[in-house]
Amino acid sequence: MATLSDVAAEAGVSPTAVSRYLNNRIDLPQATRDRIDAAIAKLDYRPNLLARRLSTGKSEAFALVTPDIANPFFAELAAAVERQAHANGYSVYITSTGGHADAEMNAIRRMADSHVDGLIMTTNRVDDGSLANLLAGRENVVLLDEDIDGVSVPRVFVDNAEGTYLAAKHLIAMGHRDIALIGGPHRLMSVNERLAGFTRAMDEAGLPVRPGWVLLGDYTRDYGVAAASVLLDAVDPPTAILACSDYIAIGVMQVVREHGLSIPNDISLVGFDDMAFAALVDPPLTTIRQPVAAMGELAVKHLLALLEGQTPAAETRLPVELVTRQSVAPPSRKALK
Amino acid sequence: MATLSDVAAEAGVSPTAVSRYLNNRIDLPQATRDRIDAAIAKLDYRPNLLARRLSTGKSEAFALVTPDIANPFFAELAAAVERQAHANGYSVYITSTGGHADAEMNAIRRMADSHVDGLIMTTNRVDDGSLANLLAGRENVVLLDEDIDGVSVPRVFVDNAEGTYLAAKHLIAMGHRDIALIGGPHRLMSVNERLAGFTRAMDEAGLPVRPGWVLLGDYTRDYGVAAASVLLDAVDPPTAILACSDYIAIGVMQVVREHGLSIPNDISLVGFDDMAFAALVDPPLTTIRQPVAAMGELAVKHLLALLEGQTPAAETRLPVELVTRQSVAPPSRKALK
DNA sequence: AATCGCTAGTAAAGCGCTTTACATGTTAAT
DNA sequence: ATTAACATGTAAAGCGCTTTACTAGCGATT
Repeated sequence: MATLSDVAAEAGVSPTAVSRYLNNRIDLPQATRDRIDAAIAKLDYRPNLLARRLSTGKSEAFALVTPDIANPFFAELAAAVERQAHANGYSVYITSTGGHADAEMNAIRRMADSHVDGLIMTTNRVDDGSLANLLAGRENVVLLDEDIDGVSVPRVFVDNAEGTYLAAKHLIAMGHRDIALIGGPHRLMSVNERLAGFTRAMDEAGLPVRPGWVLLGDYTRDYGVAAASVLLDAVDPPTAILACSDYIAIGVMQVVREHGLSIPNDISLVGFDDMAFAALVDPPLTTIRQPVAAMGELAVKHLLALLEGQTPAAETRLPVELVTRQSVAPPSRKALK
Repeated sequence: MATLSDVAAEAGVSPTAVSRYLNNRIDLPQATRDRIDAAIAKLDYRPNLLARRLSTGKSEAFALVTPDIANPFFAELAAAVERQAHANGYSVYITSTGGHADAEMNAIRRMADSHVDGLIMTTNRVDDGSLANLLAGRENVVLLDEDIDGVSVPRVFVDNAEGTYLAAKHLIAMGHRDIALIGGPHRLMSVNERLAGFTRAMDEAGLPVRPGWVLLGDYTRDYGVAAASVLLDAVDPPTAILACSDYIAIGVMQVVREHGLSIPNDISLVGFDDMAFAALVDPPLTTIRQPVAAMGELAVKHLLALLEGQTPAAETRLPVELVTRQSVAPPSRKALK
């Protein structure tokens, strides 16, 4: 690989001149410019980014740490982040952590060691303080999708409470009174909020939130299966289930089918996320759409703002929306007693 | 950030000693080691990877360039690559290109400029030679999933022909004779091969491959819609469709439903890929499973082998398998005439 | 004639690390 | 007593770039 000095020698100037020319920090006469350009072309010179980064302390790159890139939600988030970053001349380095604490810490450290200009952090765990600690001293961090307690950096979230509120209102409007909620991990911000939105809708309708019908565990299909089994094996199952993720909803669907019941005739179901598959399952899933692309974009914008020394909003809530498909119907006469 | 010299000063030794100690290139007495360890802990020292990489010329990182990280197929591939790379102490930098030629070239160049140790390349286009050109001089490259003509690096593919062969055999065994194939972009390796496998199965069964029933376009849902419309609007539609990707299959499903027909009663359908949603759609999709995790792992292993100066197999074909679900049934009596 | 200001650059230090080659003091062998 | 070998390090160069501070030469001004 040709180096800057090679180019300089070839063009008969000093490396300084070439460097400054390439970075638009000097005005050179046309003849000199031509010689440098010719040298670059001849030697097929490309600047060594490592060296440049070491020298300038800037990398023109962001890190995105994410629990699981194979999860379409995070994959789409990643795609949005990348798109927006590229549009602004930044690369992004994606790491997935498997949602494991050590891996998250390692990823953050490793990214810091590589001296990226900023970090977009997504997690799906509730932190025991170690993450908060690690993030505490750092600049140019933004939190996306899920909170980490005690970290005071710009945060970009979705209006979780509004989502479940809309979903529950929809179920109630269809005539349901016996509504269960299946949520993610206890104490996770999004879970708290989604529970709160659900509770508010129920309260407003004068409906009770039965403790046995609030099941908190994981945003996974497996947990959907487990929770739905509990609900459907009870003597008086709910007529509707509000699943706090589409993955949970899929699990619920499976159990409902295994019980010889049908959605939406016997049980109504609302999901959360509006993942690509939500429209494809049987029946197509009514769900709450998260503005994934907007989330990713905004996170990048905040990072860019931080780099410019600005102070973006401490917390932004992006709006969600109810997407009506075919997994919700009025409760069956039998269920209405 | 503390530097190596800071640590050295704190420990009362030379930077050389610290560096060599950290890299296990020197035997120091316990007392000295303790002093260095203490200094590192006290200053919270972490080596600057940029500097290390610039100095050693090694980055302990791979690049993975991929058309679209939001596509679950590539996302899972990426996850597998990452897992395997991490297990061997390597980071991986993922870039998605949107399947656009310029973006692919830029990504490759950019990664090269960042001096990664190796590159895993996936594409979904047929190359006009520019990619091949760009890749020609480079070492430590492996091609994954799809070929690029004229690039002589280790390649890891799936047994595409075997996949469609199995799928077609399955349909034929169920009694179908009128089978159409919807494939990806003309001239893409996987498309050629999948068509070949299909043709072989049909030939072996003495069945004709009707030109009007081989539709090549894109591996997307949209193309599935377009192609299925053509097939179903014809006077004598096929009784079975072999979709060369699950995305295509989804599009087919939609069109079949819109025509008031049912899968598998009126039309049988086989997909290709076995994406996560294949089991979730209605009806669950019979499809060809690609060993995505194995593909990612093998690509990394090949890269590691290259780095060790070994010469991995020029081309590896990973086996596919037929996953039988509920989108295939014998042709209806009517269709059998 | 001396000074100023401009053009067209350059020398050298530094980013933080690795690595080669060498140095010093001590112990063991002859 | 001398030498060799070993233990315990260190000095300095180099990775490829950027950046600060400087300079040589020239024409214009006073």
